[in-house]
Amino acid sequence: IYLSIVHIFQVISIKTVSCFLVNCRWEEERYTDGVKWKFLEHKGPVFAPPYDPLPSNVKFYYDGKPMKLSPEAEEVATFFAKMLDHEYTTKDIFRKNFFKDWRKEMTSEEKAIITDLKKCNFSDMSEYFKAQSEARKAMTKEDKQVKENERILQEYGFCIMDNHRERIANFRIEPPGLFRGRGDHPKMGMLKRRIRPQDIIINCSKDSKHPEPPPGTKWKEVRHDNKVTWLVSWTENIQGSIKYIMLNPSSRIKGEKDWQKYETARRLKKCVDRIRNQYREDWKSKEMRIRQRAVALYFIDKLALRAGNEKEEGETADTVGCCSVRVEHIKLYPESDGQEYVVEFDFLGKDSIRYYNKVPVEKRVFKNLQHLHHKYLCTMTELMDGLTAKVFRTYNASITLQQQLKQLTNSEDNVPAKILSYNRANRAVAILCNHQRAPPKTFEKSMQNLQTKIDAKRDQLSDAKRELKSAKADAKMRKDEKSKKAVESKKKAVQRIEEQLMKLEVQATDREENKQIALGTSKLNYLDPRISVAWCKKFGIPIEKIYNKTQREKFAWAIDMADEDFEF
DNA sequence: CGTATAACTTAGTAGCCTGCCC
DNA sequence: GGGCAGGCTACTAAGTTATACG
Repeated sequence: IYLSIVHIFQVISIKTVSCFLVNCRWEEERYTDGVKWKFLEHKGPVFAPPYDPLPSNVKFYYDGKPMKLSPEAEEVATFFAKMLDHEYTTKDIFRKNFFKDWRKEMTSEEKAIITDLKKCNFSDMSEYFKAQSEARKAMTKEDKQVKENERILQEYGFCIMDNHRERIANFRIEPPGLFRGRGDHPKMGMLKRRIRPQDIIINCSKDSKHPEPPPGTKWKEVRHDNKVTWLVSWTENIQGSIKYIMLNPSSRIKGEKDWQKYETARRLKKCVDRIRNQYREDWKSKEMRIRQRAVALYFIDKLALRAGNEKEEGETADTVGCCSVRVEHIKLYPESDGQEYVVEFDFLGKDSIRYYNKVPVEKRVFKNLQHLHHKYLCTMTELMDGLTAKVFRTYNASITLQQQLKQLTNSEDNVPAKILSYNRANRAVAILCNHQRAPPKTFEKSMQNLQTKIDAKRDQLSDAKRELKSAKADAKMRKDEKSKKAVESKKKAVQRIEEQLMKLEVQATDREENKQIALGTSKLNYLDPRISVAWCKKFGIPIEKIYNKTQREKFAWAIDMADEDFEF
């Protein structure tokens, strides 16, 4: 039995909210009936540069003999050569998929010769590309076409939507290459094909100046759908899914949506107790489906798990979420480490990131899990307008930040210590949401360097203290102005060094605790920015310490809107 | 009404860039 | 002025949810 959570929560689109007023830029009325915009004009996408064949001295070898490849086959070979250092190219599935797709690009003569990937030698090509990228590094800014890039950005990187010039997020078409799925992906290594103008659908206003396809080519279609937000779309050949060009997070259309998302989460705050009581009730239901739904919702709420939609087997890596968790991902312990009714989760979630957690649960939940004989957990009933599974993640993340900030911030602290508190609150959320990262390659080393600095600072401090002591003794003896002043300045020096030392120590703690945890994802997607803005205002922290330029642009609405008493 | 797919958000990382230290 | 650490951004895969469709 599998019931998608999508059907269980009733989803109602949020209609008109008030205008999005950021510095009075947005004065238009909000549209109704699903209209997203009234006017949209843009220049279309920027295509990947055409393939530039290799110089003749760069050779591909088959079975030890140099071989000149046709341009089509050569291009695909370069994709592999560029990835030669990557562990991807050692994986069987990757090699198998690549070889199969590569052969499709070969001429019949090439196909007849090249029958075994093991006999292919790409190392000459690989060296060539390495040298190229070294050469590029050595180039000056002008050689690197910085100006040209800026021109392209200005020309193609913006659009006009409803009288405002808006930044586009991804105006470049994805270049061809070899597909790199995450985790154990069955399609890794497949050829991601080059996108041509005839693959492209343009979306813009009827009354706008339409983007021109490159000379001698045609668009697949030009449409005028103001009920969607994308400007350009094409179908990708690996999964057959549609890719879009859309606006930057700083745009009105994204900002409003983001704001709405947090407003929905705040509405959940108002009724979350009721919902929690209800799912507790539902654990006792006679109907198995209702009980299981209630258990699933409990985990979505308590552990901030994702919904876990069904996915097609063999098309993607085998990853799961709450509703698609299988019996092999859960272990039940009636008693463990002195706690009763312990559940151990161990599975791969989104992006094949491991979720591991061992948590005590209520007896009823445990009993329900014991009776789970079929494959999937199920889901929940209609509880609140606009409530979907991911709202729980947003809600729990934001409320956790708010609580942690209250708990951890000490108004006596200096700015770096307060920022450490902020980062710790942020970290609590990242842990809840299981946002991980690979430990930076240079982690151990940079940690050591920092420790050396700290040691040096400590020595400096004890020296300064000693000097202060002798200055004091000196002043006591002489009792003149000059020696008093010397004491004062030594005192200040000690203070300054103490502060510097503390700053370094704080930095070390922060970095150590952050080794495997990524803060960015929660900051960007789960934490109501108004909480952070309010916190900054309350404790006199410059907003720049919390949000960089891009983030300030994305959260312009919140920076403008929230004062220090904002409550999520 | 249920499924398929379009639309849009969330995710980690490669590699560039900047600014600091020596 | 060169090297390197760390921050930032671009990129695109991988989710969830909304909507279309038969």
